[in-house]
Order: sequence, then structure tokens, then C-alpha cells
Amino acid sequence: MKWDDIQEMPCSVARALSIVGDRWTLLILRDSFMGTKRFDKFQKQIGLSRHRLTDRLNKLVKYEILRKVPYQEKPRRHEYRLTRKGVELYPVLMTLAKWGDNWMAGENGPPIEYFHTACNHQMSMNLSCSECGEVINPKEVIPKVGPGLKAYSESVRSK
Amino acid sequence: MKWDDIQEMPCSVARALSIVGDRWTLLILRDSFMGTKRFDKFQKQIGLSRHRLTDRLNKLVKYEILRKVPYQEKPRRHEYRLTRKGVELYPVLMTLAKWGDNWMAGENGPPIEYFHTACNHQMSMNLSCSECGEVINPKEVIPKVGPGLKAYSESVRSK
DNA sequence: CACTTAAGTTCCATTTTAGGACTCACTAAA
DNA sequence: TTTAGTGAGTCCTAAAATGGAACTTAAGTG
Repeated sequence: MKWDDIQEMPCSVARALSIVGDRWTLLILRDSFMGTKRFDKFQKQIGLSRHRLTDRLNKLVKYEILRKVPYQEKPRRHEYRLTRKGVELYPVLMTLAKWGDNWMAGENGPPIEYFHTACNHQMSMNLSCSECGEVINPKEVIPKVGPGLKAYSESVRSK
Repeated sequence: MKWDDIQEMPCSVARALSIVGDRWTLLILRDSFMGTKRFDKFQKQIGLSRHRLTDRLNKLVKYEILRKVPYQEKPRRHEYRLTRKGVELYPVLMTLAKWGDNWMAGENGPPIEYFHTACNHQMSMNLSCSECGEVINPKEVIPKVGPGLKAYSESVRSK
């Protein structure tokens, strides 16, 4: 199976990873969320080759996760900003960060801490139910076949 | 920068990705959460080469995200089960899935839907604040230098 | 004019990956 | 008692992805 094929899988995790699941893309997005917008800054902060960075940024623009916004003419220069679609990857980054904090931080503790201005507390983030608001326990969540998978199975069967 | 070097970065996202941020690992874990435990089953469901799978499973065992549990002797066979550390990757998978549902599902809708037995509703998952319980708005979260980053800067400066 | 900056490109050597064939230890079927 | 099958790998080679350094373009600076 080639990497590009996983985009076809009837699985939202696979489809998301087909865009964001390579070596560097999530690190680029981490920097985007921290305010980085320009090519050289990404390159220095992340330390990947310029070649790769060009590639990844173009892919993110193609999939409308970042967009190029000109910030000067003569010479024409532009910066990369998160779109709505990009901003919605925030939970992915934050859950990764939390797991890293919990399991990979080492003796010095987490590198970054988070402060919630809405309630004035240092905090961490949990998953909660959109309906009842309670914190999620994985055992209380049951995955069921949804319309996308049903349609897929039918289309496979009819071949 | 080599891939292995990102583990040294003072960033929890980078450290988490150094383990789960390659082409296949999160797909393996997705299957683990869906109940898959055996080599061949992973291989068939994901469609990666056996060679890669061996590699990835060993890495996950090494980092104590999965553990090998024997289920028969003669010949000795074992299955791969999530550890506590592994189970705590649940939010990462679910936030990826939600993003995929929202942005990559296509006209047929999401392949999987989720049902919360605690409240008896079909639901999706949000990030909420550990302190006040409110749903998180990224703009209301301020990252601050934590102890891990402070220790790191000091150790760099003293060189 | 020589130097610098931002944002890429080009080239080449090295790494990683995909996919198929092969192995090993055992069990079940003919 | 050969034959086939299964689970879990290992080995090999060609193809793809990557890292690093040097080069390019279009300005602006001293």
C-alpha cells in the first residue's frame, strides 16, 4: 500500500493522516499555532531542509489548511496563515502536547504550560461529550457504522 | 535535522511525534483501539508491508505503548495490547477522527459515528478545560514557559 | 559594487519504504 | 506421512523520500 492510497480508506483517521501524518507537517502546524508565518522562520525553528519545507507548505496550501497572504510587493513576499480548516487542527496538536507532557517530559516537567483566560487557571485539556459535557471515558464511547462506511461497503459489494 | 533528533526538542508535540508521528503508527493504534491484537490482522487491515509492521510494533512495545501478551504456548504466540500509556493516546486518535469527519468525509458523511453510553446520545468530542469544564476556544488559551523549557534554556546558555 | 534578506530550486548521496519471496515452529487434513 | 496451513517474522531489491549544501531571483542597504 502506497501512502497516497490511505486517503481512499473509509476512515477519518486515515484520511486526516494522509494530509497531516508525515514527518514534518504537524510540527509546521505547531509553529503556525505559536504564531510563525514565514518560510525562513519555519525552517530555522523546525530544522528541516528548505526543500522539504517548500513541499509541505505547498501541500498545506493545496489542502486549504494554510493560505498564502502577501505582506509586501517589491519584492513580492507572502506569509502562511492558518485557515479555519487549519485552526480546527488545534485539538490534535493539544492532545499530542498533553500526551507528550504526561509521558515524555522527563524530570524537568512540561516545557509549556497553559493558562485559561476564561477561568483564570492553569489547566490541561480533556475530551468532553458534545451532548452532556462530561469528560470522556473511552469505555463509554461506542463506535457505530456511519453513513460514509455504509455507502462504501455497498459500493464495494456491487463491484 | 534527522528524525531521531526531534525527540530532543523541548517540545511535547515533537516528542510525541518522535514516537507516533510516522506514516503508520497512528493507524496501528487506531486498529488497537478498535480491538485488533494480532500481527496478521493488523497487516491485512492496514495493508502495510510485514517488514514495516514488525518494526512499528517493536517500537511501540519498546516505548511501552503496546505490550506483548502470550495467548498460547506451542508454538508461542502473543498479541499486542494497549498499555495505560497507549490508551492515553485515545484523545489524539479521536481528535484526528473528528477533523477527518468534518473536513475529509465527502458527500456520504462520516464513516463512523459515536454513541455515548453515559448520556445515551450520538455525540462528538470537544476539548474542555480541566478547571472550569468549559469547551476550549483556542484564543482563550495562553501558552507560558514551563519548567521543562526553562531548564532547557538554562542548560543551553551554560554551554 | 559587494552584502544581505526572503523565499525558493537544483543536485546528489543517503535513508526509508514497498512488495514479494523465504523461514521457522508447529497443527490439521488427506 | 507427505501436504497444506497459520502466525509471526526475516531477507532482498527497486523505488521513493529525505538531508544538506550550493545556487537563484528580486529587491534593499552602505
